[in-house]
Amino acid sequence: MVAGNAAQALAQKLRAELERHNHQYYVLDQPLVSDAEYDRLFRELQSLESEHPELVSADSPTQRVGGAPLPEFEQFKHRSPMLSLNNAFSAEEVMAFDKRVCEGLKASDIEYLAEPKFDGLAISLTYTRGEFAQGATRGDGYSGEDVTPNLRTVKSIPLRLIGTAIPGLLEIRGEVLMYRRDFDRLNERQRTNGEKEFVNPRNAAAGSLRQLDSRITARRPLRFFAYAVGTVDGAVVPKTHAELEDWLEKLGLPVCPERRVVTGMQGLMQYYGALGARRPELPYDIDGVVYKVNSIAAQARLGYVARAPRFAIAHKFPAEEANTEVQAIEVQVGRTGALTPVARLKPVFVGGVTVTNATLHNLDQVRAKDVRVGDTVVVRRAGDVIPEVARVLLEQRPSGAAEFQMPGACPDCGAKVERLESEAVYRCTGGLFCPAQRKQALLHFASRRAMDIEGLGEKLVDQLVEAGMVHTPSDLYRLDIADLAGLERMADKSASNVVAAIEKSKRAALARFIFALGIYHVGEEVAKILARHFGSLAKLLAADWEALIAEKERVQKENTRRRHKEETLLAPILPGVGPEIIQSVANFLEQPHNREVIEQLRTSGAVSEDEAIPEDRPRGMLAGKNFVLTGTLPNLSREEAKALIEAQDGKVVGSVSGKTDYVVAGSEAGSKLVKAEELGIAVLNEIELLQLLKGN
DNA sequence: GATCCTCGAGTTCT
DNA sequence: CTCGAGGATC
Repeated sequence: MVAGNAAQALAQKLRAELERHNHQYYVLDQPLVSDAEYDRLFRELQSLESEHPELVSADSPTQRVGGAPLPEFEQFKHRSPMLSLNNAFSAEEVMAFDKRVCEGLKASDIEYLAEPKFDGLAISLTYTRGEFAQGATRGDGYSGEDVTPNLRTVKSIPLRLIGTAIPGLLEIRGEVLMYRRDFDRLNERQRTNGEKEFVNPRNAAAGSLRQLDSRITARRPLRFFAYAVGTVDGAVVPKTHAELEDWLEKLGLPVCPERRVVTGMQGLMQYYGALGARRPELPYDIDGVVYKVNSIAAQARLGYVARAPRFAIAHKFPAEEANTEVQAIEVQVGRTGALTPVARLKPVFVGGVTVTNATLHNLDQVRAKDVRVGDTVVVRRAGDVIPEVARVLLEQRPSGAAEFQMPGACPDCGAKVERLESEAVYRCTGGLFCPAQRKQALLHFASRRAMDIEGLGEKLVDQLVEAGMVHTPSDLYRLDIADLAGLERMADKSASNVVAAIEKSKRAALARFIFALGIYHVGEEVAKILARHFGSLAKLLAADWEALIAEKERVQKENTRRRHKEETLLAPILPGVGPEIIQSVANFLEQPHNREVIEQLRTSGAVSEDEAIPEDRPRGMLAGKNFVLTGTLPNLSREEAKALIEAQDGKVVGSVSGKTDYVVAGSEAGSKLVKAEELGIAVLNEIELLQLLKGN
């Protein structure tokens, strides 16, 4: 056994040496010693530490193996927000960005730092007096999850900064990612161990970083690149972003070697082209390049718009495309009988996932793109998620490939297929005799926003309809445990759960019930308007629709007249519900079959008979305000946020327009945030929304 | 009649 | 999320 003092000195020496090799290997990519030699040093330190447990320190390389699992992650509030970047998808958008920068700085030929936009996870690392103290995910930009134990296992993250002039507090921003070759090896290992493979390096990195057991993370080959600084205390900050990154490198942090200082629009485009061409040779995935105004002082002058800096932009590469074969074009039947052609594709890996289906929307679309069975097509997964067939490679079309024909009869029930003059879609006329429509109608009836019957999913509905046990929604309320227990994957436990869920759905609010009926043109919103207007199912069933249309028109005309004279307007009747919708509701209720189903549902107690009509309660403070939600909020679900806003009489709508008052943005917000910024609409995060709801 | 705004419906994959 | 169509407004 080595004596105390000598042991300490030796441990320190070994640690310094191991960290130096880590740095050489993971940061500089220039190993000085063989793997075997590294292992020997590592084991020597390990045995020394086990003999002298008092020598173990948090920054020892042996501590990178991970510790016991956490119950859950703690929230980590960022000292300064981790903003996202605006995206540019074309040279024009980059040009517009460069122009704005030039105007903002009253200068031309701006110097930029250009670097790859990694396809990984943004994180923040805090070093206090040079020692790695805390690491967190980006989250919504304001607070993320504290994943310190996991990040401690990432070998390219130094546990201690090197060099002189180490700041007292340094918060670094960067990206955790996985090299493609490491990803391949990891998947190979997963395969041999019979474990689930990851779809792409990004998902593998994300999954690894969010492990509650850091010992698992330690076995995952994660890497890190630093590219920005959040907060610094006690050090002189460089004058340019390029120097800042050089400085980070000197502190021992891995910084991307592809970074370059370029000048003006021409420099940006040159870099974009050059890096795009080298994309396949890079060891990691990138989805574009990032341009930042190089001068830090100029960055500060340009400042921020809403959630994104004005001095930087991400220039995305075009959506990844891949070629594959159309094996079949099938036709799906929707709830309303709409026939949707879907291309069944030979599985192809594009944009990070395997695509096997792509909707072709309707016959016009199929004809416009001229997609035929046997064709080789280009599949694209654009900025969003849903794959599409971009175009057909006509030169590869096999001879004799026939043009797609919409079937004359429904593939599910054989009823005639029709197309209304005014519509693009073809529909099955089988109505509820068509099993496909019946299944969809039942699923809609049970769906969360309608009657909210948990456990009544596709599998179960399929079986119930095929077995002839359920024809209409009213049949659901006659099911008992014994009926269900005979079905596949339905033991007593699940059966009683479903029966309980059906029971629980009873006495639903009128609006939900109306929506659940699945009347054409009557969605959630219209159902609410109808429920509010009639107040009870009895009154809805007794409505005189012709009189209603006449009355509605009268009020509308009267209001046009009054508007000209600037007199006070009459309350409009059923605003947002016009003749088409009224006609559709009237048609539905006219059918004896539908009335019968409604009567049965009523008898089963599915719908609340006398709804408490909300009296003229004081209007909430958000009355008249329009909200749009986008992205994922850290704590609230979309539904919760919507409910909170509506409780104050605010309105949540789907798309951003000039009438929108607030856009509430979470992480991974999409085009709606971009549009909000274009229109100069106030953007809130979750915290700001909650404050607004509290009345600030 | 034109234009803007909303709502409804359909869709993919993990 | 996107498209298409209905409804409101000028």
